Formats: sequence, C-alpha cells, structure tokens
Amino acid sequence: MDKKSKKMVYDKQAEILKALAHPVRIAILDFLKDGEQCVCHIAEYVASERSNVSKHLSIMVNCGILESRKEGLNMYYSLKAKCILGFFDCITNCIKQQANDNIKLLKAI
Amino acid sequence: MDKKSKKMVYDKQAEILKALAHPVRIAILDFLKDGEQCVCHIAEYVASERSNVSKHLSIMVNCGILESRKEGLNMYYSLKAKCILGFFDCITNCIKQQANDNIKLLKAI
DNA sequence: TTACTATGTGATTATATATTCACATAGTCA
DNA sequence: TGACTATGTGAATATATAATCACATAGTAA
Repeated sequence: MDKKSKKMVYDKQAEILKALAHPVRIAILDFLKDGEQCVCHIAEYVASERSNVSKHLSIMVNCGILESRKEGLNMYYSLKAKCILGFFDCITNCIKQQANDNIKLLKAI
Repeated sequence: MDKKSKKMVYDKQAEILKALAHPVRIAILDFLKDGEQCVCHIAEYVASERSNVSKHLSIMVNCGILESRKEGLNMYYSLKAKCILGFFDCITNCIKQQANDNIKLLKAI
C-alpha cells in the first residue's frame, strides 16, 4: 500500500476510535450491549441531557458503530458493530496492569 | 457496581481509547506491530516532527499501551498491550461495510 | 385543530487536544 | 574537555471536540 492510501486508512481508523473515545459514548455502548434502547432510557442511564445524548448517538451512527430504527415517537438505537464489545476485555487488562504497577510503586515508596 | 464506580471505569476506558484515537498514533502502532523501533525511525515512518512524535509516544506509554527501553542515545518503543492489534480487524470491517453502503447509495442515485 | 411528547439541530461558549518552536538533557566520541 | 546526536519538555498557538440552550420537527392523541 502506498503512503497516501495508508494515511487515508489511518485517518478513517482514527475516526472510528474517536467515536468510541468518550466516557458518555462508552457508557452508551455498555448500556446497549444487551439490546436496543430508546434515547430517553439512554439519556437516563448516562445521566446527561437528551440533546447531548442525541449528538453522541449520531456520532456513533455516522461511523457505523450503531444503527437506529424509529417506532412512533421513539428512536431505538442498537449496536451494529458487535465486535467492539471485545475491545473492553483488552482495555480492562491494561487498566488492571496499570493499577497493579501503581500498587507496587506505592509499596516501594 | 455502583454509579460512581461505573463512571470511574468509563473514564479510564475512555482515556485508553483516546490514546489510540489519533492517525499518527495509529500509524505508530502499525509500525510497531512487528517489533520495537527507535524514535527516529518512528518519526520517519509517520512523517512528523520528532518532538511531536515524542509526545504521542508518551501518551501511549502513560496509559500502558507501549513500553520503552533506552540503549545509548536511542529510546526503543514497543507494543505492550498486544491485544490492541486485534481491534483493527473489527474497525476495518466497519470501514468496509460503510464503503459498501456508500457504493449501494451511489448506484441508487 | 390544539396541546403534548420524544428527538434532533444550530449557534454559542467552554474545554481539551495537537502542533510548533526554542531550549534542555543525556549519552557518544573525537 | 567540546562538539555532536537523539530525545524530551514547556510555552504559545491553532484546532477540534463537547456541552448548553433555544428552537425545530415529527409523531400522538385529545
């Protein structure tokens, strides 16, 4: 792959990772892991304004992480890219290892 | 888990995802997938200033994604959390699906 | 129709992140 | 020692992202 194509791929990959890299959006993904939810329940779970939650949701829909369907007045959002749930085991391991390192450091002081 | 603990976990997870969510840092991870590299080679690969690359590297070291070792004048960086490489298959699938959707849309117009 | 509800959008402001440049540090080697 | 090289850091600036509020839209139901 040439340099320009690689740059394009890195940019696109970053776009998707950016769409994941926010505590509110991570909370949403966690909430959606067991199935679709409407915006009002999501907003309640993440304890944030609905308009703000709408924006977070649209960021994730736009990059293909979530999908939505309308039913009456409600919009239901669900996880489209289920493989993303697998990321969190790896991330949790990083966090645990860091925490253990800190404990060791603390004992050494 | 109570709300406060959940919030802490989401924040920490976001911190790690943020550390991944940048095209230069993704390029670095891609470059390091086959083994350690010194800063000068990394800077050359990602085509960015060394001081800037240093900062990107320290972001990833600080959250446990990379580790480093010094040899003479050079610092060698390597991937510590190898499981992160697995993320990119999932992300690439999202990108492919989006691209296919766009092709369908284009044909429909 | 009118009043109501859930959701989305645009403008503004606030906050966080990235880049650049000048300089500091640490190690190498004549 | 002094000149050199690789790397890191701090301050300033530039850019991107998030939150808030007021308002718009679309569907519901009297």
